[in-house]
Amino acid sequence: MQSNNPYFTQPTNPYYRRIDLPAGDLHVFAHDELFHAMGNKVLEMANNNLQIPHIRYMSYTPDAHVGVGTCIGTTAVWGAEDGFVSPSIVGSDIGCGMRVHLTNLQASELQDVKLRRKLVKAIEKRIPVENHARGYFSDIRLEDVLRKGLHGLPGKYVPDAYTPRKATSLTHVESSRFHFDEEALNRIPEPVWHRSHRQLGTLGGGNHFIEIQAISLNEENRPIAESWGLRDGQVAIMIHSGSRAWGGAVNQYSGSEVVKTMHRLGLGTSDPKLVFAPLGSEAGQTYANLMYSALNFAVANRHLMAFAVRDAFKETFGAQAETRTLYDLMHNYACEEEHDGEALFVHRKGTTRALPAGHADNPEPYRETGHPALIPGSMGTSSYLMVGAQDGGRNYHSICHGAGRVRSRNATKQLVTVDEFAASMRIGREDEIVVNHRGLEAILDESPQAYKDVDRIIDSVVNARLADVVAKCRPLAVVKGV
DNA sequence: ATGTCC
Repeated sequence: MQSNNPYFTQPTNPYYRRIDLPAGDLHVFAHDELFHAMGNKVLEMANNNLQIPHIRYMSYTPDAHVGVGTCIGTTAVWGAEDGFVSPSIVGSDIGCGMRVHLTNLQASELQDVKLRRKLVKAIEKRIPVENHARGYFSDIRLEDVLRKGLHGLPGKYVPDAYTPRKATSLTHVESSRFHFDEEALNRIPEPVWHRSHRQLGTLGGGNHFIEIQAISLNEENRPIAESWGLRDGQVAIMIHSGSRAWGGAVNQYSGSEVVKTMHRLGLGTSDPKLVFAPLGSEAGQTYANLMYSALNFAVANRHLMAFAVRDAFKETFGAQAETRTLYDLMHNYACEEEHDGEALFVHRKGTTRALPAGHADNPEPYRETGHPALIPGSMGTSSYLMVGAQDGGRNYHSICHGAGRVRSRNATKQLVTVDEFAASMRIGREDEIVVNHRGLEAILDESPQAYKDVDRIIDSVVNARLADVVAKCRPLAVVKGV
């Protein structure tokens, strides 16, 4: 196949290529066809990102697509000593990520469409999805959440046997707590504190969702699945959300200082939307500190929503309904990690860390198998539970974060009809994927036609030997915001 | 993504 990009070379492996861009090397983990579908703009963006000083590594996952300043699907690595931090690479929704809970229900128990509707209503009663709506967790101190993450929540929101055993990992639910210089919190003005406090326990819009799913195991990895507590036909809960208004304010109130620092140091690229500062500079430190507060917010917020969904399950299916935590991990963040004994500063923008079996950074309950890597599909299509492969170290243990958009929100609204969307959700059939919105036009820009085929993305991740499929999760019902 | 133009 002929390519129109000037850096095209025939790869020896159809699932990986190294591209020798003027500013440095870009590593692409995607099947040829997916790579060619990305277009040249993603290469221009990579070339800009590679101009940030001291960058050691940059790659794209197969779901990579154009974002602001940096593509979604980017892994970018610096040394911790002479590194840079880039708000543009972390992205606008700091701490955005996934959470999965396992229930003791089987999908056959949700066969009645009326029961799925009842469950969706019970979730909506506890998690407002409208824009500007306030959450139901006013007894929580925002400052505690920002400073301590999950550890800042009152004990009643962390029920016994709700989270896995104690473990040490930044992204593990139980120990999720990002330490930072709390002085930086004073940068955020009072109205944002007020708004963010009200937003605790709210979902947000765009691609955020709460989905009820049915699990099917990949036979090859059945032992891993079973050790994680997965069963065929088991009902799971998947939550996708981020740091809401707080993360946006972090970007807003630390961004101008980052830009000033760039100017002072004479740094920049042809893209004014690509901003960065030395990790050791005052602006870099301020941004990093505030970014960590947003990570704390995002993890605690997903936890609170999971707590609310747990209540909804108990109301719908009785007190014996269980919803234990499988895992929670982010796909928009930057933090220090050790790779091959060296301290590095790793950015992931729309990429998911997937550690393999035996890796020391796995939380203890997942040390032997590798931790679950949670990959959402598009609405109406399956999501995946993955586990990192040993070869994943080639990409700093980063894999995709989902299907990846294939057309813009506006283009989707032009192209896709409500009827086509309804058909893909099987609306009106006994096996319909129940959606909380009665009028699908409100979320038409999130229809599956807006996204790449997640199965092909997963195929690339598996064949690039970054991760393996442990289970596939078929949607039964979905709650979307606006 | 975002109180998406208080």
